Amino acid sequence: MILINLDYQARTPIYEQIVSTIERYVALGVLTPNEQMPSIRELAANLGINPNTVKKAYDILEHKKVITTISTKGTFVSNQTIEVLENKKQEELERLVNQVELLKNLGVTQEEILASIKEKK
Amino acid sequence: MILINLDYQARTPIYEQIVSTIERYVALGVLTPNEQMPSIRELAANLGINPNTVKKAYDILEHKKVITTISTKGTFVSNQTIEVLENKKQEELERLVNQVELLKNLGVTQEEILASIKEKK
DNA sequence: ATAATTGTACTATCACAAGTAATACAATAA
DNA sequence: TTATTGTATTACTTGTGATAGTACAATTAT
Repeated sequence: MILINLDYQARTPIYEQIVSTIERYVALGVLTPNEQMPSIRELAANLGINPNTVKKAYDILEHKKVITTISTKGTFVSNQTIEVLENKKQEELERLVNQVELLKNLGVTQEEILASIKEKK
Repeated sequence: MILINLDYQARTPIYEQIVSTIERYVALGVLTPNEQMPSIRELAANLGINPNTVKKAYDILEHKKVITTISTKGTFVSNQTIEVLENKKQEELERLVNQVELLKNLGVTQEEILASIKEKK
């Protein structure tokens, strides 16, 4: 069973938390290509949330080509997991660069930034 | 007059956008210690929003010791701007480290991470 | 003194998004 | 036949952000 930790206090809606968690699992290979996903109802019951919320997450994941849906059969992990990983990496790297930019605007030098990354290993 | 750009499409509420903008200005020294802030009503009118929204932002800023309020006199920039800057830096550095952690979990090496920071200068 | 400005406080209201609830349908598999 | 799948729709609840309006007391400027 897929392990998804939901944070109900967070600002990000839980359907987005589901999306990014599954996206990460697919990118990491925890979920393998063509593997069957839990059904909407099953995952919903498992998370203790409404099926509509899972449905919403699955719709987004399908649009992102992370999963593929075959009606009345089920939902499956895409077979383009390499692209998914690549997209995810780029997306997160961009966030990193933005954060670096923000820090520089605060007067933090590149040296300090690099240092804080290296020390926290 | 303080320049604050509001993004109404963003997920972050505008009172928070005001908070972080002013926090940044104080940290950067654009707003200097003990300087008088625009009044709640003035800033609200200037931004085309409701005074209550500005009030909410000011309340948070006061709680963070970024500004100080003297009733019937006005609102003033704190005289502890050094601490404000330091807090802000630490806060944002922590975010950076978290993002780095996330990237490593995606299989991005430290070398790739450092490279993407250095090239984007 | 008078008028304007300040922060403060409250209540009521609106708008929107997230999430829930409850069904129902058609297709497929066991 | 029965259970399970995704799909679809409608209605409702809830929380939060934001607005609107009003009022008060203290201070400052005229």
